[in-house]
Amino acid sequence: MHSLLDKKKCIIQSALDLIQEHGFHGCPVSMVAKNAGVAAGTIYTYFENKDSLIIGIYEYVAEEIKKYVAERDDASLTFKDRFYNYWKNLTDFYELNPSAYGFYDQFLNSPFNSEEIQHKPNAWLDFAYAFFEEGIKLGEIKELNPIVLSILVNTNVNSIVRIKKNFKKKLARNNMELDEISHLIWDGIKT
Amino acid sequence: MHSLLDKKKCIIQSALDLIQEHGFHGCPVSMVAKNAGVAAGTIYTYFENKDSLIIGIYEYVAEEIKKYVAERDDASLTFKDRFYNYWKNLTDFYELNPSAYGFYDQFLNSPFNSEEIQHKPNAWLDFAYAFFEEGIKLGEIKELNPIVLSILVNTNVNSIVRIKKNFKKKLARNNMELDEISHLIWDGIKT
DNA sequence: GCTTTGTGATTGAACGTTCATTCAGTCCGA
DNA sequence: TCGGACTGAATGAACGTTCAATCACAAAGC
Repeated sequence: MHSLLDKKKCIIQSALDLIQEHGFHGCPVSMVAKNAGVAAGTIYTYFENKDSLIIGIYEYVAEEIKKYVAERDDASLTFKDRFYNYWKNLTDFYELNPSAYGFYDQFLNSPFNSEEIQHKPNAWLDFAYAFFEEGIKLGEIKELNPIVLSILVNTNVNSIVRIKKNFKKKLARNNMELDEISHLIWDGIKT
Repeated sequence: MHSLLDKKKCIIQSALDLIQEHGFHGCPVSMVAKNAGVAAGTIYTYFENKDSLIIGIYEYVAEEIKKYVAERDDASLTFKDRFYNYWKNLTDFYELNPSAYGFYDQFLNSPFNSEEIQHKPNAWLDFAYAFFEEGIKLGEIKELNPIVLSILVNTNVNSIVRIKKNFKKKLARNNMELDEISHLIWDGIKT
């Protein structure tokens, strides 16, 4: 029971690292297996095929993001503070888990992210949706569609993390500019 | 001379359509060739290999976006109007050229978009950079790094186009919400 | 306590397919 | 007649997937 879940996680983690470095197609099943310390065939005990391995990773990552952000949310704060917290936690998560970030960012814009996947319930998106819906109910943010809001905010966090990653040296001194973006978005959505 | 360029364009266009529909790896060279009405080998007259075909497409798309947006810019307007124009034109371009959009969005987050590519001069990014730099010089937008500004704005346009595409039915009545985003960003960056 | 049997995970070589790339031969315009 | 573009069958490497064999271990039987 226990080691089975461990092994599945191990396979996912191994694929995650390879995909972040080489992209979906720079990571053959054989390499994932080697990296995870199992035989190629073993992967097919846990996943039907390579595609469902990738979907599995996506669901795993979404779950991890949600856990990280949700458990650091504090409903007793003002919604403004909760928003900044959300922003910071999401950023932190990506920076602590670069391979999760690399995977997620690629996945969202890939053809794996089919309509079917998009309309499946998803731990992280559901959380984000509920979060912004609450903000609206509390009367603290504008009555925009919560789906639009969550995509908007998540996209901007993503792109800031990407900027930090790609322009590390050039922007070292003025990361402040990037933090400005969160104020910009908050000012835009608050009532 | 003439038909050579035509053929190259034709190959690029053919690959563009296939990639948008099936992703980078759902488009074998043989299929690109068939779609373009040439033999597989011919592609290697114009591109060294498949990777450089993809880089070639990227450069082509960047050039097309720049052309579209640049030739509709009007320096005699207020910078605010120019900003809204920029926003609208970029959105229009993507909607008129869904396969360019599909390709570009995938490419940006793929491992093809290496550090090397990012630091190569690029018609579209250079234009966007110069555009926002001018806004700063005119004192109409905040003194943020123009690179950050252009990535920020382009990312948000991208994600709005994606929302429109994916949630066409659900949001049909209230596309207004999406237009709100441009005001939100403008209010955030203006001085 | 020891052996047998059953179950299901694990292995990795082998298979068949797909695909990028090559190249000998052909075509065509100058 | 020459030179470069073009063709598309051939090549061979890479890869996802399968499966017969092996292993680990627990339950059953003695």
